[in-house]
Amino acid sequence: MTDSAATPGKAERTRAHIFRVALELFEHHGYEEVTVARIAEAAGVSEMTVYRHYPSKDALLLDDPFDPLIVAAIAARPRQDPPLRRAIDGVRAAWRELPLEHAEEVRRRLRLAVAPSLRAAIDRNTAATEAAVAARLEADGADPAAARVAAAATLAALMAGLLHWAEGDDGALGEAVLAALDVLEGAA
Amino acid sequence: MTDSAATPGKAERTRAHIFRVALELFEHHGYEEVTVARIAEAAGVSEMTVYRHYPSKDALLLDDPFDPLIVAAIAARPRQDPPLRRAIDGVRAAWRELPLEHAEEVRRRLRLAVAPSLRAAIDRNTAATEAAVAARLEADGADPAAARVAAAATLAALMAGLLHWAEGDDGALGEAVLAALDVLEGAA
DNA sequence: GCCCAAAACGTTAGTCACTAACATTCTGGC
DNA sequence: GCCAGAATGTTAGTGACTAACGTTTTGGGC
Repeated sequence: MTDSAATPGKAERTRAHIFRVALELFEHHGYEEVTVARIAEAAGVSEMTVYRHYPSKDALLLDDPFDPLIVAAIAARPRQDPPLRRAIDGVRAAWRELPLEHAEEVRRRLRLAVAPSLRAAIDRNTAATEAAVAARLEADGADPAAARVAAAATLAALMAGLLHWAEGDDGALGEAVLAALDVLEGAA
Repeated sequence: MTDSAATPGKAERTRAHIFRVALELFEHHGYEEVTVARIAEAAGVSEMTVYRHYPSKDALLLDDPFDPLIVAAIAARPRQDPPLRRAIDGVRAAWRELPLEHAEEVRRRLRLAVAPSLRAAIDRNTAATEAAVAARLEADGADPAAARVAAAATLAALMAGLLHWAEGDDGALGEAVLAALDVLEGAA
């Protein structure tokens, strides 16, 4: 073998390469203008191969590794707290622990994601996290309906905060997220 | 003229006809299995005409006439209330005034809409309402970021309540919605 | 009833995301 | 160098959606 045990392997390398090429094309020409065929060509790969690594064009932009962190942070909150409280506090905690270099990648993607045509894709992506959060809350004894509502409302607030930040031109990303969660808490 | 002033006119009749035909096909065969070409054929109309009346296949299921009601109800809430409070109370008021025959149509559509493949379409549809609600709140003096978060969280809670109800098999739809809003209020 | 502009509709030809089936090349351990 | 299996390519297709342009239909004025 030419690689150590930690070496990515060809598939993983191809996947990462396609991702980098796609993100760059998106940033230069806009998401809509870049066809999958063009991504494939720029990556020196067939269109089919793109689809083998990413289930859809959206996934190239929204392949989000941070969702598990959120679920874990929520799970770490006191079980006796009501579901919405756990969700809010959990997201807050997860955000505080986000490494700065990851924040920069969030920034790049969000700038692209504000395109209205991507809104649905973002939400579909969020739906998976939402289901995971709701399942966690429910497993800890929360009422199923309340768990789903709490998960949906909290993640919606988070996304709204992120997107609003991305549409503006300045301000700290972290503060935007925390402010969004504060709004949610003002509901009583 | 052959119609009185209140008569729909041809375009409106065609639009309504396509809608009824489509909904019936969806209920019989499932959303995925029904192509737009098939809808057009069953409605005795060209595929192009379907697209002239509905911007997308999704819209045939999610063309929601209730969104303006929600916006209006929120606008009617006291302006001095914080945005999230206005949004919650507005949705609650709008729901209480929903005529029962409309509730039945909501029921039919939601049964279809629980299909995972439609989740993205639902969210895209919600996004339009969300923007309208946020614009309204902002126009009445709310902080832009807070307005967006309040709109997003409230509508997400509403949709979560509706979907959770639709996945179950019984229970009053109205109560499910009101319960969802109650969860949101428990955040303080 | 007739006329006519505008609205509504149809036809055609295309783009693009995405999928299935099958052939081909390449990788990595022996 | 060999070879099984992974990775990739090719081809051919489906279906949502759009643009351009021609045809029919509608409905108000005469």
